Amino acid sequence: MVRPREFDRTAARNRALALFWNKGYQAGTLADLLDVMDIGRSSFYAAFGDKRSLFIECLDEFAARAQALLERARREHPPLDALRHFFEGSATSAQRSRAHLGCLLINTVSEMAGVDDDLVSHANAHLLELEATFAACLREAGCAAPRAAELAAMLSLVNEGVRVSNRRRLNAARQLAPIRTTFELIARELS
Amino acid sequence: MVRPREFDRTAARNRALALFWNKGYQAGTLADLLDVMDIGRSSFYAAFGDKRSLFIECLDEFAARAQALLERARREHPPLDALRHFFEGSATSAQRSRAHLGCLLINTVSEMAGVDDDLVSHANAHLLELEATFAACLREAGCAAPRAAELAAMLSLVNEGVRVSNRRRLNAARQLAPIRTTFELIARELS
DNA sequence: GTAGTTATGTACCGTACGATACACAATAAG
DNA sequence: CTTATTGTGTATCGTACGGTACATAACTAC
Repeated sequence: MVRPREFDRTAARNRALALFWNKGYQAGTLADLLDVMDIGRSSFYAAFGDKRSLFIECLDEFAARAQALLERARREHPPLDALRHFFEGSATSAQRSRAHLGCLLINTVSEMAGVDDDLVSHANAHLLELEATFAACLREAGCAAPRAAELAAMLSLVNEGVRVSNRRRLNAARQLAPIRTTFELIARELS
Repeated sequence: MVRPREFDRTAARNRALALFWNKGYQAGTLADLLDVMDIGRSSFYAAFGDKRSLFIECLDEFAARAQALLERARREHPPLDALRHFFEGSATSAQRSRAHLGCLLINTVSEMAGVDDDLVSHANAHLLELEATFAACLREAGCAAPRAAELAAMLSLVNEGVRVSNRRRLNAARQLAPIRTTFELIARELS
């Protein structure tokens, strides 16, 4: 097996993810990708197939990261606090890094609906998985299954709003306030 | 003054608006535009300058329509009901027409952030104007000014969530439920 | 060393983009 | 009818896109 000097595939993909997260699918051109990934065209096509396949990989990676963040919070906090931390984290980390990237999945829905609906339903599927985890947390917090589904849908909507507000560069307070009030409501209902 | 057969400028612009609303700025190519507007290239550039200028016109028109819808609701209903009708209308009309377009301003924020920030801040300004009208409604409903601003920000966030859910083709109930609960909360606070 | 294999660098391809140039058609004035 | 004026149709431009072909470089096995 011959192995000339290789690049780190996942590191390159992660840098591609950062680019797509910032500029979206269409505006993240191949030249941009090769630049941030610091690889040549041949390596790119050999390793990732094409731009669209790489983008799907990035969607999957993004979703996996979000799920991992939430799972980690679940291990460290009681279920409802875990959810709140997850939501607040999306607002505060964005503020801290001064990046205003929103959520790649939500950005993709907004950008690609009506253009590439397969990409949209792919992103949508990940959003639904995340919502299922929200519901699982709520059930673990003592919420009956049907109500947990309703509240999880509500949380998804708040998430969408927060992420768009984030991309609008609105200040952190505006993002945090609705998160807090939503969780106050849920906590009151469950007590 | 010589006037060869002319096309209806605003009608053409409105058809362009429909295209941008569906496919976004980048994917709405000039060929698409000329097709739906049913005009030639020369007429296009003579009447609208270029694609970007036309898009800004469409943003302005979209914002004007939204404001007009809200103002009309204000004339026909007490202030809080007017707001609720405006929000519910954005969900139900989208459902009725089977179009899943979301909100052009919000779509633009998601699509163009990191690509054309001037376009984003233009869209953002219109969203803030709309929010200011929300606040005006709330004050008219008896809300103190500072609290009205807070609640208007909350409504903006719900609006963002609803519009994204709409573009995700989620069912109407999911869009309507959070609207109702939000307005129940506001109504309870004001009573 | 040499041969063989595999990843990389780069020239190139066809296409589609937004925009312009310019000839033509349609009207009004004389 | 002629001329002037102005909007429209179309050929064309330069550029940038995503993707491919192919030569080159790096390494192992021998």
